Amino acid sequence: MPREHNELDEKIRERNVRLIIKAGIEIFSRKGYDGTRIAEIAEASGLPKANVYYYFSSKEQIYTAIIGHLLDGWDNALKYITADREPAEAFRLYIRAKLDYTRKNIAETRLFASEIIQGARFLTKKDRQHIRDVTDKHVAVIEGWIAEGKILPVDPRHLFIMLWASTQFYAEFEPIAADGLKKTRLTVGDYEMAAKTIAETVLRGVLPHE
Amino acid sequence: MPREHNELDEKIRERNVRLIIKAGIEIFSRKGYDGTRIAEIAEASGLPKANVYYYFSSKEQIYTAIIGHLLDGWDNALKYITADREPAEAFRLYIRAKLDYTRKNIAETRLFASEIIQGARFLTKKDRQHIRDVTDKHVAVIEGWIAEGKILPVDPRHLFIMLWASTQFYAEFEPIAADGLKKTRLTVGDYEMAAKTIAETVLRGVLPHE
DNA sequence: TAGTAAGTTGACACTTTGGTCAGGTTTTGT
DNA sequence: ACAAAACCTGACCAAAGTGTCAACTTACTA
Repeated sequence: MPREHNELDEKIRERNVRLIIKAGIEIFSRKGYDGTRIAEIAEASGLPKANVYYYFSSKEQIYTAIIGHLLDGWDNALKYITADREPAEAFRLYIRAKLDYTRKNIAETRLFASEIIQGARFLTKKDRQHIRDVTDKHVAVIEGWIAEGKILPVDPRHLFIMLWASTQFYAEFEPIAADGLKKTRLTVGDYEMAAKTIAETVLRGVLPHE
Repeated sequence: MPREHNELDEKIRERNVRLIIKAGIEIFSRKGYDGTRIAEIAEASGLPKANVYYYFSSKEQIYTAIIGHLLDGWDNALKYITADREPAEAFRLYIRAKLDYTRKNIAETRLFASEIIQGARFLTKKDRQHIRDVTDKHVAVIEGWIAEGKILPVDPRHLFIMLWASTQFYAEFEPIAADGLKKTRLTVGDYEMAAKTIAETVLRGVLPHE
C-alpha cells in the first residue's frame, strides 16, 4: 500500500535537499553554472553523486531551485521604501537592510551576480517581471517624493541602480572592497560604516552647502 | 640559420594572438574560468583548437594574459582625481570616464567581475598591490579636500567604493540595469543619464537644503 | 632556389563530466 | 512481521573536455 506523506519522510528529504542546495549555492556562486561539477556539489554536501541525482534530475534543476529560493529571500530587504515614510528615514532603512542581507547571504548575492554576468540564462520571464514590478513600485514612491518637494529632482531609476550597486558591491567584490579598505576581511563594522557613508552621501552629497 | 624577428612574423603572430585574446575575453567573461572550454575560444576566434595551443600552452596562460591586458587598460580612466582640480570637476570627470570605459569595454569589465566573484584566483599579488596603490593615491587626494574644507567629511574609501560600484554596474548587470530602466538595451544616452545622476547625487545629495 | 623557421591542423590519447541503473538497505503503516 | 514506499549507491556509459603530435604548408633569408 502506498505510504502516506508523513513527518519523517519530509525530514530526510528536507535535510538532504537542504544540504544539496547549501552546497550548490556555495559552489555555483564561485564557479558559475558551466564551471560547476555535480561531483563537487555531492562532495560538499556529503552525499554520493547518485544520491544527489535521486533528489534532483539534473544540474539545471538544482540551479533553478537555488535561483527561486534566492529571489524569495529578497523582497524582505526591499520593503522599506514606502510613501508613508520620510525619504531620509526610508533610504537609511533600505540601505541598512540591503547591506545586512548581502552580508548574511554573501554566497547567494554572488550567485545572483554570477547568473546575471553569465547572461541571465536561467532567470525566467516571471522572475524578471517580478524584479521590474518591485522596481516600478519604488520608483513611483520616489517620484511622489519629488512631486511633493521632499527630495530634489533626480532620475529615480538611476538613483535606484546606484543604491543597488553600492550595497551589492561589498559581498560580490569582497576581496577588492577589503583591499580598498586596507583590511584582510570585512567586519560588521565595515558594513556599518558603508551604510553610514552611502546614506550620508546620497542624502546630502559631499559638497558643502553654499 | 635562425631567422630574425621581422615585420611579417609579428603580423601573423600578433593577429592570431589578438583574435584568441578577443574571443577569450568574450567567452571567459560569460562563462568564467572553469566554465570556459578552449574549443569554444578556438571556434570564436576562427582558429582550429590545435592552433590556439600553438600560441598558448594552456587555458590558464590565455586567461592570465587577458587579466594583464585588462589591468593595463584601467589606469587611464582613473587619473581624473588629482589634487589640482576642484572636487566637483574631478568627480564629474572620473564618473564620466569610468562609465565611458565600461561602456566601451563591457566584456572586459564583466571578466574582471567574474574573476573577483570566483575568488580572485588569478590576480597576482602585484596586481592587487597596484590596485591598492591607485586607491591610496586617490584617497589621499580626497582627504586633502576634506582638510581644506572643499568637501564634507566622509569616509573616502567607502565613497570610492560607491563610485566604483555605481559605474561598474551598468556593464556587469546590463540586463538588470536595462530592466530597471524599462529598456531592452542600454544606449549611450542611458550612460550619459547615469553619469549625470551619479554625479549630482554624490555632489549635492537628494535632500533639499534647509 | 634551397634551406630553415614559423605556422597549421586532423587525428589521437587520456581524463573528466553529466547522467543512468540495477540492486541493495532502511523506514513506515498496518 | 510483512509489504510497500522511500532511500541509497557502486559501477557504468556516452559525450565532452584538455592537451599532444607528427606531418604538412607557408613565409622568409641568403
